[in-house]
Amino acid sequence: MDYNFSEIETRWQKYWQENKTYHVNIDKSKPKFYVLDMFPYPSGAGLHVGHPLGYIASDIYSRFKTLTGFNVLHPMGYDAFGLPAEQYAIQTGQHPAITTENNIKRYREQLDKIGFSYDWSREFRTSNPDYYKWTQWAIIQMFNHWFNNKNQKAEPIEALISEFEKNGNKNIDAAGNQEEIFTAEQWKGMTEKEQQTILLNYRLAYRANTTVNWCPELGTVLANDEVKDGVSVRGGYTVIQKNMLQWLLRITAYAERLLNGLDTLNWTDSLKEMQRNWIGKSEGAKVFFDVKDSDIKLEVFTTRPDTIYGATFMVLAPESELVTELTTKEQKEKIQEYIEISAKRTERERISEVKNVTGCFTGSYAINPFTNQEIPVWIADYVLAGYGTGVIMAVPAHDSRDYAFAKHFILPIVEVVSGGDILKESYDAKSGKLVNSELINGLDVVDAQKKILEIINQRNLGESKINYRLRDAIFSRQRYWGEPFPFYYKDDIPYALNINELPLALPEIDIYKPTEDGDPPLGRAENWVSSEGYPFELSTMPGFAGSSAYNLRYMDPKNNEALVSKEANEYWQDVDLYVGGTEHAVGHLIYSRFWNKFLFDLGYIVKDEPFKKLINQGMIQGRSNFVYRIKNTNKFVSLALKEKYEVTDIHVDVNIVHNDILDIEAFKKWNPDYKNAEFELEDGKYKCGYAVEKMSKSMYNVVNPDSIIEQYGADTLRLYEMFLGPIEQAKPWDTNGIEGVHKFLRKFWKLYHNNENNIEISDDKASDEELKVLHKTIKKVQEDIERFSFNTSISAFMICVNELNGLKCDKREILEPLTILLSPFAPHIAEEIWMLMGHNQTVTKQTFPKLNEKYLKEDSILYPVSFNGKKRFEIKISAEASNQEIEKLVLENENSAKWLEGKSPKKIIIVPKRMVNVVV
RNA sequence: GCCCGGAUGGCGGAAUUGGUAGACGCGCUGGUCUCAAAAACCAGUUCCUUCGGGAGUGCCGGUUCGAUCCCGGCUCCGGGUACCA
Repeated sequence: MDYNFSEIETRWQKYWQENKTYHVNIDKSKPKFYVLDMFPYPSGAGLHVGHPLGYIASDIYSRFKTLTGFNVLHPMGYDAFGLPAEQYAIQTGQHPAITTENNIKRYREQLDKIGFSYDWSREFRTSNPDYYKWTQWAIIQMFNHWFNNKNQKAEPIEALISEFEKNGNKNIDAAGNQEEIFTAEQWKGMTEKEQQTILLNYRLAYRANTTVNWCPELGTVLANDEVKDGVSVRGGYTVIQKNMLQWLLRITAYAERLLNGLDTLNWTDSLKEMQRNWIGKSEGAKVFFDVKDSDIKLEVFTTRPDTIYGATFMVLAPESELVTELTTKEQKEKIQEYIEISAKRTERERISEVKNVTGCFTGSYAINPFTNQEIPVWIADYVLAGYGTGVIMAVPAHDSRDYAFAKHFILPIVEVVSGGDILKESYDAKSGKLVNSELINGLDVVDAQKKILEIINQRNLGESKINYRLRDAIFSRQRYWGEPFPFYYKDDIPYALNINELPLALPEIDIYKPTEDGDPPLGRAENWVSSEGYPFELSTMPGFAGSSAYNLRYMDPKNNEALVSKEANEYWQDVDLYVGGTEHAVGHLIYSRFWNKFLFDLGYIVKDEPFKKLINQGMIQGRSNFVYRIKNTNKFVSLALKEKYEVTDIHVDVNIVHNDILDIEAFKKWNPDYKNAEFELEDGKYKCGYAVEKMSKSMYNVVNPDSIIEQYGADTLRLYEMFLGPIEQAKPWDTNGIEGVHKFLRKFWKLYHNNENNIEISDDKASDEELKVLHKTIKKVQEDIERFSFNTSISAFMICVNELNGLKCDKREILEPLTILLSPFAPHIAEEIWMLMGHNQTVTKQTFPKLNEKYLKEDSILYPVSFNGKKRFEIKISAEASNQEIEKLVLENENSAKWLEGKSPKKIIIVPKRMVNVVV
């Protein structure tokens, strides 16, 4: 073999490791550049070809940045806590730590074979106490801080307490759920428990009641994807929505800063838009509605106070606390029934099933403060307790959901904004003139909103208010395999551990299930109490806990005194390039922004936005292959012949199919059932069908990078993954086509070698033509790397090698820069050739070739000539020609006469150096 | 349902700012070399065609001298939807 990739790759991977080629340290003589991949959850299935897609892209970029003079931080680690390992533990009794460790080993072996430039000395995993100590530390900090709305910043809870002692809470404007005002005297007169209860309303980590998916039969809380169609995926038991006291993070305090920060980020507009929508800022009003024959006031939030004259009924969320009080004797049974039904529906079902209108009348009436009419109060599960106030004023004429509800239950619909046809559908648009609205008739929507808000304020009916869709993050999970909370309970009030007591290590338990009383698994731990004997929290933290500040830890991963030292943080600052999947668009990327902003407020870090630039790699889908078995036989027919028979489609392992042709011998060995199978072929081959599906074991379409590397080498895998298409686009994995990039690498190798496979380089001066090929490639490759268009840079390399081959180029002046140019993409072959060319220093630390535009100059341009926008012929014109000259040459050209058909051109459009269009 | 993407030859894709649609690669067809095969190399390859040309970037319509690109209306597919990671 000419190009012995396996020998080359093993040698250089060993060299890089032994020489610590990719270790980085703070080096103030160079500018820093931080490239981060979203670290993987090490699943039992191992790494498949989808994982490395983003890693290869970021690796190319890191290597490119190193070659252009940056000190590049490029680390990797593992997001090691999670549900799958725990589920496996429940089934097998195997400790999640052991399965996780095994999975990580496998991941590491697979990653190492791809030749990444990670600084592995910085590796950590979130499940290691040395790391989660800092996750616990951060939570204690959140517990010990509150958010001051006045300066939009987190501040110590001690300062708040001393303010309470001086002036009570009347001067405090805090994010939180404390509404009652108290004086300093009242505060001082409170018991410890009363004070602590109030403080929880301010703390950034606090406890509150939230609904969870509770499965009584399994005695546990279930994740959303463990629930399908109202029953548990495991076992198919009924799941209900149940209230439970949970830890939350007051992320809503940061809503405004999370929103404004987006403007400073170099992320795609679509991703920022998703975050904006997730935060969901809406300006409107809160308005109180009296209830007839009752002291209850219903507080609603509305973005359309201008439509208040059209509010013909009220709707409460079924779980609202006011429901019991508002329900009349006559309606009690029906309401009870409705609440039970809606408790079985998940939130998602409630929002998405718009066609299925349900609800129930409470029997009570509210008073519309503007029309003074009695309007019925209903409950319906399209209103969510967690959004706004959990109560809405329904304006059926101008809200489509209210409209459907009113039509279904035959409630009055009153038009208050003209412009639509409310007999047919609701008119939701925010334009038109107000009608049927005494005080604001004739105004347009914007003015009407202003005016009505003034009146609402004057009459003390409410006030203008900004509402966010963003909710506080529920931060506890009734699970084992996560970070323990550093909190203990005294008289049911949570207290934080001292920092010097961290980490609070996850205790051992015998079975990974909830206890018989329905407590989380940690309820099984022995002596799960503080040093003073107070019980610890039994929940653990969720998946996003460990990934919210890991970007900081890589800067200083071994530090036992701090999450990150000041020195390291000041040097590395923030992530310059973050690469990961779009599935994290609103989860992880919001939480980590919040977390970093919080640490910034406390002065621990210098940047309040963690990720400057973000690239989302698209998902790699599987490409499944099928064979067709004639029913009730063991005979398989090729694709084109399957219509002749009644056949069953059977998934076949894609690893024994090449270009859709089945390897029959391998197929017989693959499954003993097919050992004696018969085949009906077309053209002597068995052709398989295919489909693009999710990459999964059950569809036999999982392709591991290892098998590709064994067959073609890591450099081929790297190039091929990049060659598949734009990094951001989802695409199916199809090994067909890998030959192309492999062939390219062999041609590249041959360019430097003679027929005896010995390196042969000439020191002669390169020709202009050769230099042009080189510099054209430098230009294209550099531009493409900078805009993350790796697929097109690879085709540029292919064109370059083909052209140099055509020129029989063997000049050092060309081939040395070309080696450096290719090294970010295919580092192993580049190192090997660099060494063979007589260097004893690694190619990874060289300087990226510099473009010289002078070699690219063109004397003449081949202009396409169009008539009425349709290209008819091409004409070669000097690059210096003026527009008049071009026009003249085009019209004089023999081909033009035919298209002019004797007419004179109406207009001639000339785009210099690009094209000519003649309008006839 | 709602939010965000995507759709271009037989296949993956290219066209960077509204300016030659199909670069590059796979596959396929034909050829050279060979006893033969593999490899390598060369040529062709969007579709239709009366060989003049015509049509063509998911569908329908619009703006423009000119639209894969901009605008309006759809269809289908993917991601997210707050306890998968």
